[in-house]
Amino acid sequence: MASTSNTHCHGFLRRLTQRSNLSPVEQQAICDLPGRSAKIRSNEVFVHPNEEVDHACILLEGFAARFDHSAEGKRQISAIYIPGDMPDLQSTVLSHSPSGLQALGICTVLRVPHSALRAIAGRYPAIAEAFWRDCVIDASIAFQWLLNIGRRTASARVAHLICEIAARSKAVDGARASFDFPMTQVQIADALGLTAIHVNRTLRTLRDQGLVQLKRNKADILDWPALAEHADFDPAYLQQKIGPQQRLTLVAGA
Amino acid sequence: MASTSNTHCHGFLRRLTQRSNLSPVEQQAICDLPGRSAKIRSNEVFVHPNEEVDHACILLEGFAARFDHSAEGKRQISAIYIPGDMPDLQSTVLSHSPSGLQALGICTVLRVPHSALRAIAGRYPAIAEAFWRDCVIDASIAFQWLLNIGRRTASARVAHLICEIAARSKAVDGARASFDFPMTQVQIADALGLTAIHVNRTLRTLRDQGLVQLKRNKADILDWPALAEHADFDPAYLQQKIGPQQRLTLVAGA
DNA sequence: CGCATATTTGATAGATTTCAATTTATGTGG
DNA sequence: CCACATAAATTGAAATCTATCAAATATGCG
Repeated sequence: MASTSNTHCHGFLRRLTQRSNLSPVEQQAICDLPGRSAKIRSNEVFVHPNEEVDHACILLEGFAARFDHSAEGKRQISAIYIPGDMPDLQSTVLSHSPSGLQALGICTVLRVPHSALRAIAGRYPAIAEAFWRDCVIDASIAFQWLLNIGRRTASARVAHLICEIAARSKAVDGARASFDFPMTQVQIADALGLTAIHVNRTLRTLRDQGLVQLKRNKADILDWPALAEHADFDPAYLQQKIGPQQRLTLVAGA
Repeated sequence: MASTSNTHCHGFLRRLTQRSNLSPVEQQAICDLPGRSAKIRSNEVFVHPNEEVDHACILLEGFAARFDHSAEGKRQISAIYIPGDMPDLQSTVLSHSPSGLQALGICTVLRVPHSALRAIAGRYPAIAEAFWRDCVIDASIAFQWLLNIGRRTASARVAHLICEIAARSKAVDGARASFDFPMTQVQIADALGLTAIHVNRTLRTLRDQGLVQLKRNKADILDWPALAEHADFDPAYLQQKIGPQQRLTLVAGA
């Protein structure tokens, strides 16, 4: 269960190094992270709300979602995770999370013990900082979702969600884009505070407008500039660029 | 500008030690944090959206809010901060935040240089961890807000916001509670994805139901159990209890 | 006292939900 | 490869909540 990780951690390492500068040694430490992989069925809950966990998950394949339930049983999805993400990295410092995690389609995760994460975070301050920063970016996305759900129309909300996943998937290249998007309309509705019926109608409108088309677990963006404009989408909050010189360590000169 | 901090940091230290176990030395390091205090006028923006900052703020007095704007100029408040909070602690690892910060009433903040925060985080892993954890709890609150805005009625949303501030202010003691709540109806609306008019009508209903009453920058909770029930409020996400033995350090045995 | 801000009220329009039903995909076993 | 079962997508009509527009009243502050 040790060194298959070189393959497994690749996506996660890429996510980290997108925003944090890590030395080769530190990168190796990430790759050497132990863990057991598991296949999750569609819609299966793999971290229950309020469950206490001793490990965190790296998402290797498929999409997952953070979710909560209201007393009336209504579901709200509060984050979408794509391969390479670590949906519950935050459990490393807060093992008791009110939200749960579930698979959106079929997905596979690598369960990494907290002890291992804490060990490398303690040994390499730059890794601790990278983990911290990653959690902060997750929060930043949540704040943008609040703007999306609180203040935008249904149509803009749907468009914005698609834009975000496109950008995070690095799928945009020119005016068109096509990428994995294995969310059902019910799941999209739960992510956007809408009903599935309304999402359905909204999606048809977006298609009729020549902006975007969803089919069979794929999204086809037909006109990226127009869609981004319609969605009021500004990718800055995703923090996907990092200046090469801004290697930051907790101890300024160490 | 150095050691007035013993007083200034008191609230912040209390917030940290509520969720993280810090040794006396570490606590002293927090109290020794340098900083300049500043008075902020009502509604003044003290951290602009997308501004790059070299310091973070401890909120000493008054309420502040994190906010964003949509392209149409609509405002969404995505977090409320009360005295003792550090609204932009996350800027220590991500100096470029898409959200802005503004005062809700008059407030005073202590601006602490990132360099000082990074220095003590580097020197004391337990402090780095406490900072990380604090950011994670902020995110946890944001996730609950998504549930609130996405899936609850206007009335439950308003009630939930009031419950949250009551709990964070440690104001609840029995069935009744009274505490500072310097938010206007416009601000409440912006925090909940509603219009001020609707908030006004909702507040009147809540008052008529004998649940809660807002007046002159104060909130009076008339029937806490009923209000919490109506709001579907469960304080678990605020993580305000910590077991005495769960002192966690990044390096397991260090 | 008077201005600026905040709250309150009324009437109307509109977006979204709810309820009910149908059609279309998708996957699995025979 | 087809039939079946299940999940997902689609459509329609009516109900409801919330927003919008417009105006009046309170409240706080200098």
